[in-house]
Amino acid sequence: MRIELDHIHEILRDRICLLEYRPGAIIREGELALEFDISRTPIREVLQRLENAGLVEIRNGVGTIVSERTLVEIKQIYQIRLRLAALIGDMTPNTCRPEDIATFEPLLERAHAVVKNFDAREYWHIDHEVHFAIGRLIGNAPLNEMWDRYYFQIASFWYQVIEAEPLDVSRSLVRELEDVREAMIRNDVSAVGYIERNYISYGFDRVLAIFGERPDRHC
Amino acid sequence: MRIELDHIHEILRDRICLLEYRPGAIIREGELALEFDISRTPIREVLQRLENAGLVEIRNGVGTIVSERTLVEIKQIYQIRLRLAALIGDMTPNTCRPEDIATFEPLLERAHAVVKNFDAREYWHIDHEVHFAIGRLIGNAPLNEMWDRYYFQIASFWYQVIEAEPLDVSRSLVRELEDVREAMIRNDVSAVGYIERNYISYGFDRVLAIFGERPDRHC
DNA sequence: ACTATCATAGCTGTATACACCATACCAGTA
DNA sequence: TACTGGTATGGTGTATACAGCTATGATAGT
Repeated sequence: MRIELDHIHEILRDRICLLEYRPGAIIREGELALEFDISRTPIREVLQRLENAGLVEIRNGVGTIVSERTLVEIKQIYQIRLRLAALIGDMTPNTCRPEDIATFEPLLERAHAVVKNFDAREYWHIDHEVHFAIGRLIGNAPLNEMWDRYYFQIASFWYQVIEAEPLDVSRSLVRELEDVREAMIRNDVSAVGYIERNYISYGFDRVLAIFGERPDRHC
Repeated sequence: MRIELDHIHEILRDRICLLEYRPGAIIREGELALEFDISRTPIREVLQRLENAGLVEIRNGVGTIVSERTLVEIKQIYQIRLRLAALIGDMTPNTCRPEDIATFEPLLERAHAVVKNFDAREYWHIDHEVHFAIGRLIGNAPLNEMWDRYYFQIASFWYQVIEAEPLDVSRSLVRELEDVREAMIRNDVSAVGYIERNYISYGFDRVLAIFGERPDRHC
């Protein structure tokens, strides 16, 4: 069964996010070519895209290595994400259409289910969809690109936090969904941006608490 | 004579910036392979990188097409660049080392020469070096990436302005260099960021005056 | 005269063989 | 024993043949 390149890209990206490929792990082109029943050439194209996205590093004669990030780099990405979120409302936002808002109902139900019965993978998929739903509100194309880029760069790191504190994190997701939905109903995209800013800040604190020294005030 | 891929990437990028490849023009892999005495495979890798950078679009069965941007897209990029510039000082800036400052002296001389004897290509190279010199002050890696990305996405558009109003633009470059140098001597990276913001704003106005409707107040 | 269809040329996309590079292991030596 | 150098192995990088896609122009039908 042949699948197209974009799909393979998504699959590998999610594997990195979900820590199926751990930072430092080596991915071999040949193995992937075998797995997806395709030659190495298109596999290489996908891996190069992942490299441009900052998720892996291709090393001649060695293989494709999943990026490892220092705490300093993680901090820098968080700091940028905080700023980007605050810009969402300013940069010619799209209006919140009813179908945009409607996507939140099922997500909220699923998030509640995750609180009761924690499932990291399910949490993850909900988080993805929230991310993309908010991306649809961003009318400024470059801002949207960056919003995506740094979300995925930080994803695998955040996933470790999920596993460490599942209950807190999933409760927080429910609140985030409720807050965002409410703001969207009022068609207040700026509010959505600031809500996101605050939840990113929350995530930043969590990361620092687990991996960093002291959770001093950032930004 | 073989040259490495990064170099080919730079060459093609500059050709796009300098309008040697005009927006909408078609680049053929085979021709480039012939020109650089290399097979199509590595050429394809370079073109894919340019596509990820948003400078070209690869279309199956047709070729690689230099991106054409609408005025709306150009505006969006300028709006983002304005915001990014303002962030330079906030995001853990590097200190201005003497050798950083020293790079400005020869640039200033060259800029003065361009005012007297206009040369679009020379203007362009100076602008490049100023851009990278400022990038070296940005301590935040993601911010630096975006700083680069959107500089190049807008470059070919800006080049048209250079050709339209060479004297004004090159005088402005001299002032920009003087202002930035002064701020760097004071080790005030925030000031450098805001100076850049203002010159980007100046460029934005120029673009709107030539291509847009009315130069209304942005941001 | 105009339209729709099809053949064709020329491009990109893919498969594959081979060259090159990095690493680990092992033998030889001080 | 510690260290150096050669070599085997297994990976990525490149060249190339071929498959598949797209735009174009010729041609036949209306």
